[in-house]
Formats: sequence, C-alpha cells, structure tokens
Amino acid sequence: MPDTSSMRERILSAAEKRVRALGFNAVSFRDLASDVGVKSSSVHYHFPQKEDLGAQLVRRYTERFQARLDEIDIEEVGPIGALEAFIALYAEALVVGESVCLCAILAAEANSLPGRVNIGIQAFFQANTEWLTEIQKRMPSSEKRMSPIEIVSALEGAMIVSTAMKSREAFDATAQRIMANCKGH
Amino acid sequence: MPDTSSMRERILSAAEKRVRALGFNAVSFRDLASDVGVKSSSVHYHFPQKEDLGAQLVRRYTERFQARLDEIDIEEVGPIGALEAFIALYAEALVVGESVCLCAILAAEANSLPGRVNIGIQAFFQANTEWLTEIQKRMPSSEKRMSPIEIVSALEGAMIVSTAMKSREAFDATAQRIMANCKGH
DNA sequence: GTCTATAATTTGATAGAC
DNA sequence: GTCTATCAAATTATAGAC
Repeated sequence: MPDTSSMRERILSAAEKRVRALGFNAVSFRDLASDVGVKSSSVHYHFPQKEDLGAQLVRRYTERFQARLDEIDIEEVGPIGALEAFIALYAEALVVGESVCLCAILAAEANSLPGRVNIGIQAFFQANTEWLTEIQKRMPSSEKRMSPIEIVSALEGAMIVSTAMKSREAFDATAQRIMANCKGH
Repeated sequence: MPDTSSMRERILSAAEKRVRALGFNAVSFRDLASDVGVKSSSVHYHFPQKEDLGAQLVRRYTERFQARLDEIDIEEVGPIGALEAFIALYAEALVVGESVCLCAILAAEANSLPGRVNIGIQAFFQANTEWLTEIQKRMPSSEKRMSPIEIVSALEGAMIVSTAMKSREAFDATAQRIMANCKGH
C-alpha cells in the first residue's frame, strides 16, 4: 500500500529514524530528501532551517510519547503496572544499532544544538518526570524509591551504553532494577 | 608559564575539551588548529584522518582514567571507599554545559563514528566494569547490589540528562543511590 | 509544492615549499 | 613540523521557473 501521509510527516519520520541512529549533527537535508524521494530544496520548503526541523521533530516525538502514556490506564493496572508499561515504552525505543530514544541522543549533543531544540528536549524530560511523579503518589512510600529524574536518566544512559556495547545487557539490568527498587521488600 | 607539552598533546587536549562539550561530529580540524595556534594542515600532520584523532583521543582518555583508578588504594579505603572514589572521578568529569565523560557523548554518537573509535569506547566501558567487578568481590554480597554495567550506564546517563537539564540533580541523585544500594541495610 | 540552479560556507584531506 | 595553497565534496540555505 502506498504511503498516504503528508510529505511533511514523511520527512519527519525519515529524520527521526536517522537522528535516533546517528545523531542530529550527522543528518543532512540531502539525506532526508533522498529518503523520501524529493530534492533538498523541497525539504527546506517544509522546514526552512535545520533548527525548525529539530524543534518539530522533538515536539512530535514528545506528543506521541505522551499519547502512549495517556493510553496507560493507571487505575486498571495499578502504579506498579504503570511503571512496567513506562519501561516497556523505553524498551520499545531501543533497537541496538538502529535507534535509541530521540532525546537520549539529542541530550548528549545538547551543547551543539540550536536553542529551540534544547527547549524541546527539556520539555520531554519534564513530561516524563511529571508522569512518574503522579504514579509514585499512588505507590506506598519506600525509602528505596528512585526519584523520577533518576529513573529517566538511568534508562537513557542504559540505552546509550547498550548501543555502544552492542548488547542489551545494560538496558535489561537497569529495567529490572527500577522495578525491584519500586516493589520494595 | 608557557605550555611545554608537545603539539600532539596540545591538539589532543583541545580536541578532548571540544568533543566532551559538543560531540565528535561537531568538532573540525580547523577548530582545533585555531585552538592551538596552527593551521589545519598541521593538525593533519599529527592525525592524518579524523578517525586517527578520535581513536587516540579515546585511548588517551582511557589510559588517564585507568591511572586515576590505579591510584585508589583499595586495601586502605576499603571497597566502599573505592566505589566512592570511582563515583568522584565521574563527578569530576561533569561540568554542566562544559563537559561530560568523553565516552558518554561518543557512545551516544557511536553509530555515526569510525570503527576504531567505537572499539576504543567499548574498551573504556570494559575497563570500568572490570575494575568495579574487582571491588565488588571485596564487598559482602547483597541482593541489592547493582551490576558493574548498570553502575556505569547510570552514571553516563545521569551526566547526559544533567547536561540537557542544566542541573546536577540527576547526577547527584544517581551517585547517592549507587552508594546506598551498595551499603545495603 | 517541487524543481533546477546556485550561492556561500565548511569540511576532510593532500601537494609541495620552507 | 609548519606553512601556503588548493581541492573535491558536502552542507545549509535561497531565488525563481513551473
């Protein structure tokens, strides 16, 4: 079946795939143009500057991630089930050698990125920690409990190290520990 | 006092500073030449290809890190003191907005880096996990204990998120948890 | 909206004089 | 070893025809 999405969406999808594999600075307008079968000037029509592309890329990624979080019925699965579902979303984002979380790689490059991209990255982490804060309110308090920003940074780091080591070991161990630390005992 | 180190060393130092702030793909031969006051062709004399520069950069970084680890007298400070010293080395590497661990940013970019640079990154993580394995042998076993690769990936992720959020919160919380998980109770 | 054409700059890299 | 000079390619970006 033919691709019915708009050119703008197709460009963003191609950009997401490339950036999540290679980093923002290793992706060019020509790469994306070639991916979707147009010329680079057409990509510039949709995203005048690379900063526009980056900012809208993060915005779309965050919206989609938030939509997935909203699908989680916390009352139904409970706070521990919700945390499991959260980690599953991160696990889905990691394909060793192919992709990590968009904001993991952008955060690493942050100091070399345009300002509006950085604001988007911060918003992503902010949304993640706020959601985790909500589900922790529904958990019995425990001295072992990891703070939301700790959970997020552990998962992002695990993705990055897994990519470099070409093994999911770091990610899988991290995911297990987050669950163990929350269940307490 | 004038800089008495060799041009080769000065180039590597300039490269380390820039790469740790901006990433490998955001640093050029001309940047480095300008930093040390020569022309880019002189940088090419010392490092014919960018891959050479990257590989030797990681190699020097790993050697220096290992030397710092070797300075830790495990018998004297004990395994818990040694772990504290290990985390202190990472803490030293993080200056928000200025630098993270070289291998944190390189690991994030790994899929877009030359092969020999990737091998160096893996060697760094390998050396780190081996050292942690040794000190854990000297600790009382505990079910809470984090695996070496978990500790390393948590610290690297915390650096990256701290950089993006322009706050040490993620790093400090992570460092504290690693110590708490090892002390057990 | 997409194209051709092209500008302006940057980049990794090399040849050859000193 | 460092320089000048240069190259070929790539990159972000724009103007204007269709």
